[in-house]
Amino acid sequence: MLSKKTKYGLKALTYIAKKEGDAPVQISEISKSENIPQKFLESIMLTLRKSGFLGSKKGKHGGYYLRQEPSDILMTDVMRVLEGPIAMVPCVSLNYYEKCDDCPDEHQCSVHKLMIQVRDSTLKVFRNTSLADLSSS
Amino acid sequence: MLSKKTKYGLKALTYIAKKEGDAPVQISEISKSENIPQKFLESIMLTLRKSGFLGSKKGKHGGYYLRQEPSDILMTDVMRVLEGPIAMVPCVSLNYYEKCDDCPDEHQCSVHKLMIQVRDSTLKVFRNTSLADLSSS
DNA sequence: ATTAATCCTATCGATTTAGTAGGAAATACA
DNA sequence: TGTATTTCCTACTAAATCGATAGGATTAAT
Repeated sequence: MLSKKTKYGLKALTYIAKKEGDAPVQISEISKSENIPQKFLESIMLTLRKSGFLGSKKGKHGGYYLRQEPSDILMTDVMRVLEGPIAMVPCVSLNYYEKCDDCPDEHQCSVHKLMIQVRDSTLKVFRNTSLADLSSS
Repeated sequence: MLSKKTKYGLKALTYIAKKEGDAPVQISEISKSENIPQKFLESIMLTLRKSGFLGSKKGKHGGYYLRQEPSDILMTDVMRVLEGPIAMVPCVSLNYYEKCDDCPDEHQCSVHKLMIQVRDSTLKVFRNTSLADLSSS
């Protein structure tokens, strides 16, 4: 399941990308427009800023803005920050690899092979999709 | 994340498929061979039996056996039973569709579009993989 | 009878999820 | 200078889910 955090985060990024202005966008505006609990969104925006996707400005007329072109923001990166590893099991994760407790040899594990396929097909989608794609339409 | 339940369930099915005999396979045997807690596996086998993948025989020399040929057991079906919906959001689920609270119009939702792509690519893998594929090698 | 197996219900501790609360710090503007 | 507005930060919490475990009932073979 996709977490609400990720879903809200993606919607917020899309909202900002669609605006296409220089002026920072406020949490309150996004929250109202996208039906996202404001306080929850606040913490999500913080995550997105700390991971480099967003810049922020405090105080009156402050808010958040994109730090890269939407076409340069790939879903692989956004998903990893918001949702965590793309792989469904740590033993096939490219970025967060971990051995399974129960597997003596993962190359003989049937689940392993299946999950590599799932990982690769999902990765293909995320690598081929940028924020620009999400916000166009 | 793939749940342990699903992982163990897949391993157990693979184990039984590899045996290729008529004799039922016992939980204790699978549990030892695959390093799965026996009591936990017990409840998983029950699920797999109730959903029709496995048949069982009680008492001495009892155990579990496949009710279909491995090549007829598709990952789409196994995954749905063990892990639940394949889609990452209910609003793109083929079998468990549900509208999102926050979306006025899902056809304009950027997350929706992305998740349809992920669902389709994952589905493609699961539809193309049977238990026979998992157990060969 | 005894043993060996599945069947069934209930419970439990840990973790994760989806928030909420409350205030500090910075900024714009009158 | 003061006030309103915004992000920033830490901590907390209720509910759900996960990964089991416990204990016994039922069924079948020998």
